[in-house]
Amino acid sequence: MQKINSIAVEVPVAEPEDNGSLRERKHQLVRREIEDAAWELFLSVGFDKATIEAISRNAGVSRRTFFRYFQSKEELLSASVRDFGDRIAQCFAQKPRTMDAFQALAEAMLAVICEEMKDEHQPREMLGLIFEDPNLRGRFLWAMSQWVPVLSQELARRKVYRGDPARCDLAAALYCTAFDQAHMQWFREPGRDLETQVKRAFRQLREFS
Amino acid sequence: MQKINSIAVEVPVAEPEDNGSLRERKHQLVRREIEDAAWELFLSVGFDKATIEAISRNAGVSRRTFFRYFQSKEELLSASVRDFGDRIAQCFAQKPRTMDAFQALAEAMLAVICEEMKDEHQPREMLGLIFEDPNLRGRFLWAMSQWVPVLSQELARRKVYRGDPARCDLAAALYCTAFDQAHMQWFREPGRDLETQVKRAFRQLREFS
DNA sequence: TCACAAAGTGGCACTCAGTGCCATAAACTG
DNA sequence: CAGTTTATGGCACTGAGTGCCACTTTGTGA
Repeated sequence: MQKINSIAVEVPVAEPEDNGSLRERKHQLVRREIEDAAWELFLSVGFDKATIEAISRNAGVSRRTFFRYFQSKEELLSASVRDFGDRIAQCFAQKPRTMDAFQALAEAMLAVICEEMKDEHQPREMLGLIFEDPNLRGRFLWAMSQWVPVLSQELARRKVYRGDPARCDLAAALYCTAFDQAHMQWFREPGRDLETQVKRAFRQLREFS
Repeated sequence: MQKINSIAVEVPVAEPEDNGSLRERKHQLVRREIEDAAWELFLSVGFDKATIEAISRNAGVSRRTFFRYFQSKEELLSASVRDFGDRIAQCFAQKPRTMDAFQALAEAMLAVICEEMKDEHQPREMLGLIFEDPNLRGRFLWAMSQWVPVLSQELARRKVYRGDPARCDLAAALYCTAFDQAHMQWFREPGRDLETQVKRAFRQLREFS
């Protein structure tokens, strides 16, 4: 028989992230361990066949512990996308205020892409995984849609459209869409590199209509 | 012990849809029955608490049969969104070829919205449900992203950008984004009506940059 | 009209996702 | 070092999703 004594939902998204205590470092370590184990399995056997059981085993933790770090396999994905968006936002905010705001946004997105490309796992394979599965693609789009408010805020801070929040939201969303479409083009055509595709998309956005 | 004799995955998306046979009519009837039962439950108890068990019972079919019509609860949602996109595409294709292509696209989207607003279930409540849950929102965004190729094709057919498919894809995606953003604004601000918001978003898109 | 084929339905069993609960282990505090 | 706090693992349970099979309904041809 199952007893329910609390209504509050488990929200592992709330990261400690405060100080650099042993506990905190361990937490980050385990989290990274799980992430790595997961992506390794995703890329080798596919998303669906990578059971949480197997991911946990590979990461050296119990199945139960997995869920203390991530709500689901999908959340693993959106966590990566969220990080990506955070980096873009940070880079954007650091651009000089004298620069054209859209130029700054575009450069921020490009900078983080280029950084990512030379750095980590096989980005193209990860992207392929995402584009295939509706669930994953949906999570990806959702996570990217979460960038909108924060990017919009920075646009407003730079007095774009006199700080009209709704219009800044739209502009931020349009840039995200161009960004995403460029990724799609790049995935479909392995020829040109991602940077070129993104630049083209941004140019076409600015020349729109 | 479970035995697997076939590799092919179950794909209930493949609708018969051919003739008006008894079988076919019955199929559509049951499908609609399930859809209605599902939305009724979604709106009353929420998406998560509406178990497939309960939906099936309300629709008068077995749990197993539910999965012969829909892959999941989420798919129920994307089916609605897909229908919506189909209607937009159809309406778009019927606009005179002499008309400005983007004008035609905008009018098609507006027409289908207006049709929907006066017609069916509580669209605003449904939208609210979708905007709350990341899973649902993701499915929604995915389903909407599926509009892009078909709308892009119609743009290309109308010789927009000399039929450059990549650029037409981007343009279609931008219109979808404006469409979505307008819905979000509308959901956040119950004041103005949806049509106004969508028109505003389209105007701002065309005046972009 | 009737027998046979084709397709739909329900029930059962099974795997996997996700979560509450509790006992235990590890890290922090004074 | 003792006591508190937090992380972990294990267990049990609900719900999603699917293969399989028996049974029913619909379609078809003689």
